[in-house]
Amino acid sequence: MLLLKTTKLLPKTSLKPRRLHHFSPRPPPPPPPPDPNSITNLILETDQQTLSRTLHNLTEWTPDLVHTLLIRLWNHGPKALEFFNILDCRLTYPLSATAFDYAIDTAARMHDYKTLWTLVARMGERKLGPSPRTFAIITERYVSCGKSDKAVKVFSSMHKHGCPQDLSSFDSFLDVLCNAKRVEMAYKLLKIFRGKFMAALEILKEMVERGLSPTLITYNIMLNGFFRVEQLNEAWKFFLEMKRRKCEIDVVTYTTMVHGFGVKGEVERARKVFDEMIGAGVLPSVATSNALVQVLCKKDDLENAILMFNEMLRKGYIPNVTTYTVIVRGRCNDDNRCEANVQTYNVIIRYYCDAGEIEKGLEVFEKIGEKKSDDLLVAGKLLVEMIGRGFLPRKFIFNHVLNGLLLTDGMRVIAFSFVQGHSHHFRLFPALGRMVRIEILDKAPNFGNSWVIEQACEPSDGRSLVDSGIAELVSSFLSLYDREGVETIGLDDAAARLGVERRRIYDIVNVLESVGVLARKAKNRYTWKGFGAIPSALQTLKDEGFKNNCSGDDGHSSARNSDDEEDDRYSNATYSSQNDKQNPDPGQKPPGSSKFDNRKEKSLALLTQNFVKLFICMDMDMISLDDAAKILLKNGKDPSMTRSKVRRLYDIANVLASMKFIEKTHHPDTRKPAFRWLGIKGKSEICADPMALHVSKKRAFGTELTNTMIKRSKVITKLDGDLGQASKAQFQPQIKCEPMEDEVPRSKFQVDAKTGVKSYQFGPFAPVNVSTLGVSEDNKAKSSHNWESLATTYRPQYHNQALRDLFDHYVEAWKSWYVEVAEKNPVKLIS
DNA sequence: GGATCCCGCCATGGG
DNA sequence: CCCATGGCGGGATCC
Repeated sequence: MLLLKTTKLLPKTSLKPRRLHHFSPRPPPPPPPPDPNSITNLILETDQQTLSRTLHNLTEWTPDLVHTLLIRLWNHGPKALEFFNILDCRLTYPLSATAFDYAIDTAARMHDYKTLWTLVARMGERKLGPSPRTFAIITERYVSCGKSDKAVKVFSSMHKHGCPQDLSSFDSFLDVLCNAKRVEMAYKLLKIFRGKFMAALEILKEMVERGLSPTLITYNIMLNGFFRVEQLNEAWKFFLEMKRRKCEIDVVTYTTMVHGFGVKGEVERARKVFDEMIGAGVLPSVATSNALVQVLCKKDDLENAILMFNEMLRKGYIPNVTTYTVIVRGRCNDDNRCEANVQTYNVIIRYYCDAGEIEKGLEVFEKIGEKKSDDLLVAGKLLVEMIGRGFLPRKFIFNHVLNGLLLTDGMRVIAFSFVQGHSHHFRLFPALGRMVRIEILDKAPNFGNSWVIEQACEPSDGRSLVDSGIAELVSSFLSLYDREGVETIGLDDAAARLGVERRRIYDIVNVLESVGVLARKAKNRYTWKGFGAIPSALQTLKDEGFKNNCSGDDGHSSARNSDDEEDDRYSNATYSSQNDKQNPDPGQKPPGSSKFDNRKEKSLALLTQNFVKLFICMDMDMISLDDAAKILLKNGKDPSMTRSKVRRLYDIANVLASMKFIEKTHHPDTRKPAFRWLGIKGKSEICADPMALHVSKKRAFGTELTNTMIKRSKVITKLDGDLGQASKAQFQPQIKCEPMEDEVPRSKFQVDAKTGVKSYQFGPFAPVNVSTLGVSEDNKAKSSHNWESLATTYRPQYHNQALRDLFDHYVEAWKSWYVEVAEKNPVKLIS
């Protein structure tokens, strides 16, 4: 089963299945090679149960190996915890304190605090801690998600967990507090923070009084704190005090000063400190350069900032995310009304992503007003990576970006293959004609029932992925609107979404309306009543039919024999009068109906109702459209009239058929095509149970049957053409419709929006060591292929040489970063 | 050749 | 008058 699944997910050429095969728990169990890479992949691709068993067969666990694996699973929080738990619970291997720290951090990043504290407790049971380091991690995580209060509490209660509050733990905590990244909301948070900082100062004082002597680190953090609370003079005094006390002032101190004064506009003092630093023979760090660049940007001196940046590069400093952020920020004076080249934003977005803050990157993306397709490409790639790493974005972002992708020529194929490659996150609805409906299966609180529906047709050349027809359209239409939250339907909207002309929509809504699914509200507006409204609508039709039959009848108690009158039996006065124009019938025409006489009616709707009545009022089980037309036209003598009616009936029948009201068969005797009434039995049962409705409704209309399956294969075939290797098998597992709540721990898909604790954090430049731990070559080449080409394709047009260089640099960084990610997490895209 | 139904012109009438 | 609506049939396409 494992093999089967994997095979489906991966293109034929992949080596994965073979490797997994190697690991499969069959007798005799082969000795597992201690290759972190393979194990990582194994963990990522194996379901929990199987994994548990498989890991049992691996014996040679070392702390190093475990740590390596945990680091590699850094961006796969749920999997990392799963892995950790298996090791912790099922194996006798004793996990290290560091491993626990990793796990705790992972839980924290997923905001799964319950797990977090469980882990802390377990750590205590095993006499492994928690250590100050553990608490540094926890407090930082709390702070970084805005729960500073909680962080302070946690820090204060350290000793209760058996962890002494020593100076270095205080340093860590202080650092955490000072680094709460809320620059944008600085002012608002300033007061709160000032209180915290002061509280921290108090704690420090106490600690000093208790005989602990602060180190330079503490001083630096404090200094930073003064700047954070905008007490520049205090900072300056503090700095002087440090010098007076003969502190070995280091690069961090200087940088803090340069930065602190610089960003507050005190460029002169910043420069002074910088000069002093050079004079003292202290070598500037990247951070120092960043500070300077930022200061220059602040002065609207972008050119110099860029020069400074280049200077940095020349001197061998490696820019980090801050550098880019600073430069990019420098290009916009106003964060909200930023007119920077959108591509510039890509830099910052990219870097957020590298730092593990993909969600944040996408947020930045959101801020950009107009998005062109190029930018969507970037966003789409982010999205792909993000989900590939196991984090689902919030609904809004997801819909926004994926919709955009599907509407963008170049990205459609990528978006599709992506969705296919991550079928466990989505459900692709079959038989949607030009439409593809994609539902996010997971229902974690943050993204709710996300779903996406978009056009899959090619707007440019007009060629759609699928033959469109009324039946397809209806499927699409129903998919589009048969869901929670749909109240009204705009005709233009429907037409646009379905990619068809307005005229087609009228046909659909008219039929749907006559069976109660829709109700016309105003011009251009229909109200979605839902399938639940069908039974009563049909009942009404039935009553109506019988009533007319019995009371209005001139004596024919049996409907069957009066072919030439059926029409009126099953229609209202309006319809009669219309027909009267064609088939004058003095006996039936009420004179008072003249106000309708010349009015066109929704004959399609009426025809639908009458057609339905044929089934529900009479015991007509099966009827050919020809016959139906004749019946409904009374004495269908006029052949041209009949022809026209038959045409309409085809339209209607198609709609009803795609709703499973009727199905097309052949008459048992004549072998002529005919339609059989399927009725609403199944549907009304479903509707009887309101709970079942939710789940089953979609099943009823989305997952059955053959007719649509055939059509669906057309989609796939077309996609195959586009995607090259898209496998039909990949579509299969998605047909099942399973509610996910119970299977998926909510934390599993929580978005990780925060950076790592400093000690773990690695940006694009850092993890070279990680990336060199090999992976199969073809895998690497394969998965990076797409991205490299994209990176080169979407090179922005910078007019400024410096920026161009910057971008080139960025592209390089990105490439190497991508290769690394690809190794850790082979993307199952089709290239 | 008959079944099917896509397509869109254009009449109509509501607003 | 505008334009939303939808009747209607030519004729392409499928079988």
